[in-house]
Formats: sequence, structure tokens, C-alpha cells
Amino acid sequence: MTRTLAREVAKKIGETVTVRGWLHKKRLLGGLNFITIRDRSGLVQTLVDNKDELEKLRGLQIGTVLSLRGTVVADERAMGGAELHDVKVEVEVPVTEEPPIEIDKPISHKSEHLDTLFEHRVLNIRNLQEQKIFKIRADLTRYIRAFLNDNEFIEIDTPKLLAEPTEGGAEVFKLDYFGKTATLAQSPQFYKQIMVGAFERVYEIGHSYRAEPSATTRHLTELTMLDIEMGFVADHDEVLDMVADMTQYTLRRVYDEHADDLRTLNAPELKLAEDNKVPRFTIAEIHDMYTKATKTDTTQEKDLIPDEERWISDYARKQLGTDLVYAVRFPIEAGKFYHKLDVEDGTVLWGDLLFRGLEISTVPLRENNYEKMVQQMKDAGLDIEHEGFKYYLQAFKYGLPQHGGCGFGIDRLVQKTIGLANVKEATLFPRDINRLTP
RNA sequence: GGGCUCGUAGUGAAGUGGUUAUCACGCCUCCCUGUCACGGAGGAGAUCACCGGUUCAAAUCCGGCCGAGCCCGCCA
Repeated sequence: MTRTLAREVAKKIGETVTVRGWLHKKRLLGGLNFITIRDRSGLVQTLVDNKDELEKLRGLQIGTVLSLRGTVVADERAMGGAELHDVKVEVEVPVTEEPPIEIDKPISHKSEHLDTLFEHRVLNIRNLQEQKIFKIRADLTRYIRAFLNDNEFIEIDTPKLLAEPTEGGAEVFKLDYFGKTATLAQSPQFYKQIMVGAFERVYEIGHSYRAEPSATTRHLTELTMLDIEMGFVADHDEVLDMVADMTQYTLRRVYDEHADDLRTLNAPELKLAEDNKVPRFTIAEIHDMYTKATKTDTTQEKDLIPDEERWISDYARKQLGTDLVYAVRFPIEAGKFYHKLDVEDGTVLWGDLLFRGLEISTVPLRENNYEKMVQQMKDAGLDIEHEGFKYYLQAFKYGLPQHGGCGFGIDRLVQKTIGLANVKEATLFPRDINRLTP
């Protein structure tokens, strides 16, 4: 028997159809009883007025898997303008245990309830409002892939199991690997640069692992990163423009195609500049502006403090009409060995893309000259003979063009697009310093 | 890693020393032919996170411990 989806029911007035899905809501009025079914397409209401059919549902809880066969009748009073009548009930999978949360009601996202949210994730992800977040997430990455594929980027996959921590920076997880010590990749940095030597333009959407003991609203230990690397770029500006274009394309499209869902999720109105430009301020400029505006002196900081990120984003939205802003030219002491340095200026050719007060991407130009790389690694106190650098340096030794790219936090993009308070809310099964389940 | 805050039925909350710990939703029974946060009557469900202390008396005060949240540092 062919299955009809909830969203197709209204198109089949007068036909006898079978809908299959989960029991979503029972409204029992005595002789007249409304049973709402949920499937992947949404909800459909059925009218059960036969006592024997209704009795099949006695003692069965929300979540029971049902197959309902009935005649589609147009009725203004039903959701979607149609409902099933003369329904025959078949219980496919009975559920007799009462669920620990109410699936048909919006799930609380207050910070003090996040523990409950994730403890009951298996069930609350059945809530239609909750599902919107992850449908939007799926499409955000779909649009990103569309943009990058159209611009001749090749999607790659790189290993997450690595031999040694070599990149520096974030703390890495260590694990036993048949008697050796392996680490989980904190980013695909080395591999994506290596791949520039083959494909010029590459990207990866995958997991990265950070063992930082950070307990904040913007940190995960397992995060989803979009990593992009682009060869033969003329300068840093070309990389900044490409990431800005991609981000704006993605945001405009998601606000267009998911307008209703974003509204019901209380997402902020999207503001982007008419000319598609993302304003840029140097770190030094932001320190000066912030210090003048708030009387808090940050001019000695090497990076932006979180409040400065919020402040400059607020400034960009109110004064320049855009939710996106670049903080560029970090002080040279903040750079890593693979960054392109502007020694005269004392800065690194590195920009952070801020979206609604949060850093969502780092966008640097890389040093591509083999001799300079080796020197910068030595200056950083690294052992260039180390196994972990051997293969990486081969790519440079045998010819890498000037290149740059970005590490882009997908979880944070989803969070800020929707206006969620905590990055974990944008993640199905978040991993943080004290959560490994579910 | 540092600081601050919070743990009360399945879920969310009220209760700041005094009889049997209160309410809403959910659940169970019954009534109800147009519900969509259905309505009405009744019912079950809580060792007040845990351990110890103060007190005639502790959910409430004190100490410890476990768990959680937020901010900072660091990062995407």
C-alpha cells in the first residue's frame, strides 16, 4: 500500500490514503477524537470516531508508530485544510512508556535547561521546532558546498588520526594506537595546504578536536570545521573577499529559503552591506576605537577580547549596516609559523571574520616560500627534522604557489545565523569538557 | 585552569527555620461530536542531588562532596 506523506494529504481530496508516522497528539473529545500524526514532512490530522479503532490506541504514548488508512476530506477546520476520515488504525510499533519530556511542545533552550536538553536529545530532536535548527544547518553546509563547487574547489577528506601534535596552539587529545600514541586532529591545516600543490583550490567539512578545558557558550571539544585553501592568490585581500562572498551568499540564501523557520526561531533580521563588502578594521584600530568608547584600555592585548568582538560587531551593524566585519592584521607575536608576515608593519596577514559578535572564521595568507618557512619554523623553536613536518615540508620544497584560506566554525555559523545563545544548541550531540553522551 | 551562580515529582517552577512540601504541564480513570495550549471531575507520582553538622525542629542555616550553568583566559 503506497504511503502518503502528511504534506501530500491535502492534494488527495476524496482519495483513500495510508499515512505512516508517529503518534504526535491525541485530542479525545468523546465520540469525536483527533489523532495527529508526524512524519518527515510534517503533521496531519485524522478523525477517529469509531470506538473500536480508538480503543487500539488505549495506553499508547506519544511516539507510537502508526499506519492510518482513511479518506481525505477537505475541511477548513483541520490544519492544512484536510484530514483523514473513517480511519482504520494499525499499530506498527507500540510505545507504552511515558516519554520523559513533552515532545510536541517547544523544548526550553534557557541556559539552565541545556543539560536537560542534551540529556533528552534522542527525544527532543523529534520536536518540529527543534528540527528546524538542524534542517537549517544541513542547508547552510549545502549552500557552502554549492558556492565552493561553483568556484572550482575540490572537496577533500583528510585523516583525523594523527601521529604527533605538530601544529602547536590548541591542546590535542591523545589516545592509544596499537601501542603508539596517536592524536586527534585539531585542524586539517597541513593536509589542506599540501593539497593546494595538487588541486589549487580545496575544502573540507569535517570534525576537529580541541582538548582545551574551555567551558563557555562558544566552545566544543569536537567541532565541525569548514577548511578552505586556495592557491595562486594575488594577495590577502583576494582570500578575504572570497570568504566574505561565500559567507554572504550562504546567509542570503538561507534567509531567503528558510524565512519562515528563521522567523519562528526568533532569528535576528539579516543585515548585509548593499555592495557586498565586509568592512575591515585592523586589530590596532579596534583597540583604539574600543578603548575610546568604553574607557577600558585594550591597546596592549595581542588579540581582541570577547567584549571587543561584540563591540565592533555592534558598531558594524548599527553604523555600517552589516552583521559581518573583519578584524585584520594581528600583531606579529600572535602569528604561527605558517602565516605570511608583514615584518615592516609588524603584523600578520591574518583576518578574523566576526558575525554578530562572534569569531566564526580565521582567514590568513600562508607563507609559501620553502626557505622562509624553514626559517620561521626555526624561529618558533620547532625541530624541522621532526617526522611530523617531513611530509608537510615536501609540499613546499617541491613547489607551492602563494595561498591562503580559512578555518570556519560551522557550529558557530549555525548558532549565530539562528541567534542561539550557546554553540551547543546548534549541535545535535555536543561534546564539551564534561559531556561524552549521548 | 580562575571567578560567580544554581541543584525541589517525568518536565518546568513556588516555597528563606515550624503540622501532611505548593502549582502548571505530562501520566492514569471517568464525562464530552470540531479539537488544534480543547474543556470538566477525580487520582497516582518527591528519600527537596549526596554526606555530615547546628537546632526542640532543616528543602530552608553551616561545612564537605558530586552535578550543572554563566563569565574570563584560549580558540573556530
